[in-house]
This record gives sequence, structure tokens and C-alpha cells, in this order.
Amino acid sequence: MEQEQAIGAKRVWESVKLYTVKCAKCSKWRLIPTKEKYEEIRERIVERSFLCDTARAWRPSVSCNEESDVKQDDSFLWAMDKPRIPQTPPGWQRILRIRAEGGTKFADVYYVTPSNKRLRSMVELSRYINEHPHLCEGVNISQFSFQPPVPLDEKYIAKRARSTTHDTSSTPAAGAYHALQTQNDSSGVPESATTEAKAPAQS
DNA sequence: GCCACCGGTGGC
DNA sequence: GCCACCGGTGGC
Repeated sequence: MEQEQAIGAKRVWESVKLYTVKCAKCSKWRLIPTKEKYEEIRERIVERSFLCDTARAWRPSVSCNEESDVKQDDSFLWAMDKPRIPQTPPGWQRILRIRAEGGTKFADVYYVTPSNKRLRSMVELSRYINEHPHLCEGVNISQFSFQPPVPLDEKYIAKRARSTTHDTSSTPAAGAYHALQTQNDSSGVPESATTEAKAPAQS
């Protein structure tokens, strides 16, 4: 199941199932209870490292001695967010849609406005802000980023012609700040259809 | 007819 | 060569 967010009359579907951040000390994954909390952590992860102690705010008993909350295995599709993505302004939604496996792009980011409009790019966004000043008080474009996360499984995307820097194969998560997981379930990307779907020949 | 999704491409 | 942007369209 995907997370459903009712916005006005419309329903918006988010591909992300779970939000996870790695402790900078013990390298264990900690689940983040809400998208809002995750966005808050993500925005400042460079300045403020995430630690198991941080998770005590919502889970008083947690510490580096506890096992990782999640195993990094194939039951989820893992993707790593870029740091410094600003928190989404109140009344807006930042939505991530994972694309089907084997395509040319991994995911699309879009924003849903307070008036329930779906914006696909900075161009559309700044036009919207100009045309709806009353809905955009105290909002400016620096609070938005369309930067999508990167899949940890690079083969999820169709192979690019001769990628030169291909050394990330060892441990992509090693230097990672944080990750999000999306489930390979039937409502999103069908498991069976994606696992061994191979393009006959690549140019 | 609408809209979510994907691919093509222009501009950097 | 990369990727932000958006046009086209298939599936509902």
C-alpha cells in the first residue's frame, strides 16, 4: 500500500513507504515516524548529524545498543535522498513517485499546492507563486527542490551509455546520510514484472 | 476526457 | 553528457 494523503477532494499517492536515517555513530538504521520529521532531519543532516539519541525524542528507550530497525535487503527498493532539501512549506505536499524499473529515470518529484494543483518544475512553481500571491504568503522558491533521490540499486535504471564513474558498486550506503524505502508491492511496482524484465538488447 | 507516467530534447 | 522541463499518450 502506498501512503494516501487527502488534500481537499483529491487523493495524492506517495511512493515512499518508510523513512529511515542512519546513525552517524553506530551506522544502524532508525525509522523516522513521520514524513514531516524526516524532512526536518533531512534539511539539516549536514549540520546536525543524526544519532540514535536523536530518535529518543519519539522513542525514549532507543540507543546505539539496539539492533537496526530495518534490514537493508531486497524486500524494499532503497533510495538515498540528497541532503539540504528544504522542508515543505505548510499547506503544500512534496510528493515522490518512483518510476517503473528499467526506464531512463528513477523518480519524479512534484509539489501539490494549497489549492490542490500539481506542479512539475521550478518554472511551473514560480509561475504559480506569481499568479497566486494570496495562497503563497511567506513562501518563496528557495523552499522547494525537485531533486529526486538516487536508487541504491543502480541497475534499477536502464543502463546508461558508458558510465565512467561506476565504482559505487561496493557499498553505496557507506557514506550515506539517510535513505528512504519504497515497497515493491502490487499497487506500485509489481514485483514479478520487474525482477527479471530485461531489455532484449541495448545500443 | 483527464491525468499520471514516461521519454525526448534543448540548454547548460 | 546531463538533467530540467514539458509534450504526448495510454489507461482509467
